[in-house]
Amino acid sequence: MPELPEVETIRRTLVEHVKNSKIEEIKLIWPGAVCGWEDQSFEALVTDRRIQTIDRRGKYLLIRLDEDLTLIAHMRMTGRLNYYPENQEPEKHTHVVFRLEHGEIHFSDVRKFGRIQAIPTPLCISGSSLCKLGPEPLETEFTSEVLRERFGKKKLPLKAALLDQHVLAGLGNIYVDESLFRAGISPGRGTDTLTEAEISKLHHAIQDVLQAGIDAQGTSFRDYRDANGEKGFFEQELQVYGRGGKPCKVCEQSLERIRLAGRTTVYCSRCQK
DNA sequence: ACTAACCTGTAA
DNA sequence: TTACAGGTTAGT
Repeated sequence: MPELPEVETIRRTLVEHVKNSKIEEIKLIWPGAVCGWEDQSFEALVTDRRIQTIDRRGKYLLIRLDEDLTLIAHMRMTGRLNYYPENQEPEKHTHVVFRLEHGEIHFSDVRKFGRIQAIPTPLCISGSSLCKLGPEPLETEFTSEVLRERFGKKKLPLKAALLDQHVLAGLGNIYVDESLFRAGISPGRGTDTLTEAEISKLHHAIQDVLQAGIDAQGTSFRDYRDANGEKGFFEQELQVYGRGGKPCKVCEQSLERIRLAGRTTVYCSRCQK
């Protein structure tokens, strides 16, 4: 489900409820959803620690606990983190319940792809999946030059390169297609074929569309909900994702729907060159 | 660089 | 019944 704008929205809606709250109890309904550190169980590591704050890196949520422990959470396709102010009966696909001083966090995931890992905070930088991630697209250090640098000497279709989290962190199938449409560039173009002007346009489009996604609290095309169970409303602003065969909102030509880098890809062959 | 695998649900 | 789904990884 969630790409950068959705994860950022979950972060914002969750942190306001749980900041400075102590985790009093963990209920592991499906233990496969979590992993601990070395020989310590997840419950032992996490119980009785206070949530300091929640950060985000790409599509990862970083729940910062006392004494330098971080919970690295990834929702994959259908994961959710829900906050409830009162005790709540777990739903069918809830795998972990964090009982707090006030309220509960429920981690649920229909497809069981999502994971929460407990790891000492210093190891997040060197010893976790985070360490190989590309730059954060909304930070000021991410410039057009950095994007060109990240493409490097690779000769990949843009679609594949932009989906690669090592190139740039946070884009997924929705926001790659939307970025390329807004930049007017075809998803099959090779990373080595772009002019400086096109890279600049793409860089701008990526930042623009991600910010717009956050402003709209994400895209609830199917399952996505924030920590309060609310939908985002960016779906109405989607130009191409999920609109294969429908008319382009700019030129009215029927949108192409192809398979590229193993993913369904929608674009306008007239607006995108 | 592509495919299968991980899972379940929904729609065609 | 089959295809497909917002992601990532480990295999060819």
